[in-house]
Amino acid sequence: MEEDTGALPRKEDFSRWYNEILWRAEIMDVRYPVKGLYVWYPHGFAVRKRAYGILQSLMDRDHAETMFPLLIPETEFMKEATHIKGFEDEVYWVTHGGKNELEVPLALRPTSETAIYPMYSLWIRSHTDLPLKLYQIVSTFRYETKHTRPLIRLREITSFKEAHTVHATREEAAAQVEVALGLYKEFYDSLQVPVIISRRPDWDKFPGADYTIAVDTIMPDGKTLQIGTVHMLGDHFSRTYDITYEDADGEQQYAYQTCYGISERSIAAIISVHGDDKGLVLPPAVAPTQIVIVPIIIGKRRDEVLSAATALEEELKGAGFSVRLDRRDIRPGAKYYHWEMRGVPLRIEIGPRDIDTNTVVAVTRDGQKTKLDRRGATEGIFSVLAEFQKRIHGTAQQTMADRITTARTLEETALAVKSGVAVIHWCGSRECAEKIETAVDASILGSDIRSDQIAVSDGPCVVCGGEGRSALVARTY
RNA sequence: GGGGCAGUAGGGUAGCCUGGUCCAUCCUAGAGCGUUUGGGACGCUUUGACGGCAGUUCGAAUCUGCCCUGCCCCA
Repeated sequence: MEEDTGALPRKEDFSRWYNEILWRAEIMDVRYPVKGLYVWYPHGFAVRKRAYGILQSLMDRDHAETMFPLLIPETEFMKEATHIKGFEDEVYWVTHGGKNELEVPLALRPTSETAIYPMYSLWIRSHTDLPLKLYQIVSTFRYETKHTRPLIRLREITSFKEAHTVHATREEAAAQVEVALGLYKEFYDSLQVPVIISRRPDWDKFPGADYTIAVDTIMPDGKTLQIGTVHMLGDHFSRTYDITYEDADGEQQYAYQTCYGISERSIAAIISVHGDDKGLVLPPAVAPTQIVIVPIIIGKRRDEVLSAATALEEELKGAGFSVRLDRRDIRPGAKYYHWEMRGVPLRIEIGPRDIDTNTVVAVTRDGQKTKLDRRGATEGIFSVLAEFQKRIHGTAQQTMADRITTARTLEETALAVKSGVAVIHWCGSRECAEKIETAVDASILGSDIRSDQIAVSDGPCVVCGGEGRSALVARTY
């Protein structure tokens, strides 16, 4: 189950690096015998658990958690025409119960609108029932025909956090879209994952939405990864599913809705954005082990070193850190490699020399070595970890900035998307978008860009020369 | 959607064309014992596989068909 030794492929060879790090760092096992379904190793799941703990605490501020069924009757699923069209080719159907064919086939949810909204129709009677803000974390299923990839393109999305809100007015719903984007920004900030927010082109929005605003990050190979979406549903679904409320004047009104989601792609982003040639680099907030203590055991002073290490372990646990003392009977170097692969943010070495000088050696995952006074070790570690967190944030920001290029022509765009994201001026028309996409072999990601790394401006469309605004072009996952 | 390559023990490979002494082999893998220990220690012993189903055959890792899974390239 573990493979500690031998070099990881270089991160520049991202595809191979990604495939290998997943199992070497014990995130996912891809050997499950069904295409597109993968197994979480306990270590990977522990990372997921911490990341989703953060996400849940953000959601719990102003949403209630819930759980709807996995199976959706065909009769409900088929009600919203646009929505069905977007998903019909990728729905798994349950058609039999034992040997009997079901009268009404049941869909495995590809997303839960059609499961949740019929119930919303029953629950919502009056304006006093609004706003309603619920979320759930569930598995969803999509029969992907393209190449599946662990954590990125799955047939079972095992960690879909989806929120569904209902509001009295369009304005309120639109405001909720902004609140959701704020939460997602905060979530990725806490993971030190830089993101770009933009509005998807009309033809690329969620099936059944008025508009979709997406959160993307840039992967090491320059392709973008969509790691969150927020949809303004308007009253499309409320008209279909009859979600109405009685307003203060006693009139029946259709409600306005939003939905927004984040999946385990967020974990793929953590791995890909921070990882290096030695393995994972985990932000302290999601690291299952934040500190590993490696005792440097020399024959005669074995017991002395171990008891000093144990005392430190207890002290750090008491301070709230997740700590592991590695007592295995192997050489220290082997332990360093082991924990570096798994992304442990801080390693503490304690040996006879440290005991004699009353110090410990602290080494962060990005290689900064600090000698700490043993007495103030806990405070020292707090600040060393805080600095580490700042550094990986800065590095990630810088890496992303380096992959964003402003392009004025199609030629410049084509060049820019080879290594990252191009920022162009685009008039917004579908015709020009298609010309751009064909010419540069990439997609229009979105417009109405929000990013502290991109200055938005007006300018002539790169195709037609007409009035345009900043838009993103990229190769996407 | 189209095309290509591949699947042999935990990992990496050979064998396949030309069916049979094949008890295959290597490892930074697992188990055990001993000596070691400030950046991947060493010795000895040992464990363990031919992706699945069918077919051809006296005999299949090897030939045939179908399926499953993975990776890469193109739309």
